[in-house]
Amino acid sequence: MAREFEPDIPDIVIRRLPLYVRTLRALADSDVANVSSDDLADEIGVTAAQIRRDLSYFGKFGKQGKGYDTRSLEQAITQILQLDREWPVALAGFGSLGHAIAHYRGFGPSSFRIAAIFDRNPDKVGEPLGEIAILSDQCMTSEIRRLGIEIGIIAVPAAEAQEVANAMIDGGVQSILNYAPIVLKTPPNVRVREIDPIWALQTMTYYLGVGS
Amino acid sequence: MAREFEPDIPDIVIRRLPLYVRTLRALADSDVANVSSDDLADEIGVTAAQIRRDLSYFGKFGKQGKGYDTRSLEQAITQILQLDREWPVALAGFGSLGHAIAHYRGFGPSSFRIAAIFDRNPDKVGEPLGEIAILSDQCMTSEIRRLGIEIGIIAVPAAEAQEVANAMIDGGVQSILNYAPIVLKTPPNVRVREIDPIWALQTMTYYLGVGS
DNA sequence: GTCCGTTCGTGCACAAGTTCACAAGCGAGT
DNA sequence: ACTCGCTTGTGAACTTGTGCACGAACGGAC
Ligand SMILES: NC(=O)c1ccc[n+]([C@@H]2O[C@H](COP(=O)([O-])OP(=O)(O)OC[C@H]3O[C@@H](n4cnc5c(N)ncnc54)[C@H](O)[C@@H]3O)[C@@H](O)[C@H]2O)c1
Ligand SMILES: NC(=O)c1ccc[n+]([C@@H]2O[C@H](COP(=O)([O-])OP(=O)(O)OC[C@H]3O[C@@H](n4cnc5c(N)ncnc54)[C@H](O)[C@@H]3O)[C@@H](O)[C@H]2O)c1
Repeated sequence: MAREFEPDIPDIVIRRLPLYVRTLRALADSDVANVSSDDLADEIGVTAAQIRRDLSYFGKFGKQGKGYDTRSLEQAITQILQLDREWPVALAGFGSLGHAIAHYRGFGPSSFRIAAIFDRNPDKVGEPLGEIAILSDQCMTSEIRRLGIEIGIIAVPAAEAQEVANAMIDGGVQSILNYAPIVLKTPPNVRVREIDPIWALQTMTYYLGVGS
Repeated sequence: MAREFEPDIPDIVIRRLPLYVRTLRALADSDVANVSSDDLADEIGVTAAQIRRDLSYFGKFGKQGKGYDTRSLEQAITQILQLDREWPVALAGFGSLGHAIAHYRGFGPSSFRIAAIFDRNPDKVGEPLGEIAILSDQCMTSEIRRLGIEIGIIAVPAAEAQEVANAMIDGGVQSILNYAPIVLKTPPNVRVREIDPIWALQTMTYYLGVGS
């Protein structure tokens, strides 16, 4: 795979790529066949130079005087991000948040499928949901390993989150989406992204109330 | 207010502060009275130098040889971030996500209170929820202005999000927490933070599947 | 009172990330 | 075939952010 020969790509670039994919997809769906870095930059809210620099880490995708072919650039980035396949995901915690995640229909159209759900509460274990059933957290490591799952979502209380993360990592998980408001301690090969609305709000109050 | 004399603080520093507050609060609750930048750094997963540098933007909070007083540092940062008060928040969209947000009990203990909820669907308008009722999106701008709300949460479909953001901003909102998968166009004095689990997952697949 | 281990706050050097600016390439029009 | 307007890809300059390393300060031990 080509990716192995491009080892030094900054993480911050990788984080922007999904935004490019999303925007290009929207443009392509609106029958916009070509787009310049300038137009794309306007749409996304970054500079044109940044888009060109980001893409240059992976190759040459544009044509001078013309811009980029919307659909083929979208597909190129999709491939770079390995979004051209479906990833099975393990969900830990089937409380109110876990419930919402399991029913969220945004995963379907994207490249992710909830393939296993775990909860510690015996009342919830066994409950069927679509094609799968809720399993005991006891099985987490072995079931994740059996299914070859590499992505985990943590939706348990903060006090349990580290323990759950450890079990997932033991099973082979390398990417964790963490909804619990706690910093997980993980080995360097495991990547964690936080989803924390309170944190997000707390980063904005600083700026409030000064100007009118 | 002292803040007006510290104009050049990088946003990335502000984004870390809530993490410090959260961690200091947990330590104080465990009756840890003092903490060094080294210990705190371990807990949070950043370097000690970074913590000291971040804090130095705002003043001197530590004692040499001793470290920081856990509780008073927590309170100092809480004050810097203006989290020592309660902020009323407007929620737009009372679908499945909006429902989950409105019932999420994490806002209570923090500095935020859902003070108004808006939905376009006439069936939902009027429905009572705790102390408040769902209002029509027609009233959004005026009601937000009337209540002096400066923070908005967007939980409507992507196609409606920009329009809703505009209405909020017209009412005086300066901070938006956006759950819709779209880049909002806002004036420079308005700050937006994205909550998008799919995006977060898409930034991690790049790294998967190479090493075992 | 002095010593000594600890830890802060910060000047400075380095690293990372962004933007500028321009040569080169493309294609449409004549 | 040539010109011309447009846009890419990228070296180089610049900006921003991080980490090191050390003087200064604190407090406990003796
Ligand atoms: N509800 C929200 O909108 C929201 C938003 C952001 C973050 N969060 C965070 O997400 C977490 C969960 O929130 P919630 O509202 O769903 O709580 P909840 O109490 O409704 O659900 C937690 C679930 O996790 C299960 N659980 C506990 N320990 C477990 C373990 N070791 N293994 C497997 N399952 C286990 C429990 O049985 C329960 O079903 C919390 O940390 C919360 O702060 C929630
Ligand atoms: N459900 C999730 O877990 C989740 C997670 C992340 C992001 N999102 C995103 O959040 C958004 C909402 O998701 P959902 O599942 O709640 O959808 P939903 O269809 O259940 O709810 C949308 C609600 O918004 C209301 N609405 C529509 N236009 C409006 C307007 N102009 N003003 C006020 N209200 C309006 C609708 O009446 C409806 O009640 C979507 O953009 C989705 O992609 C959802």
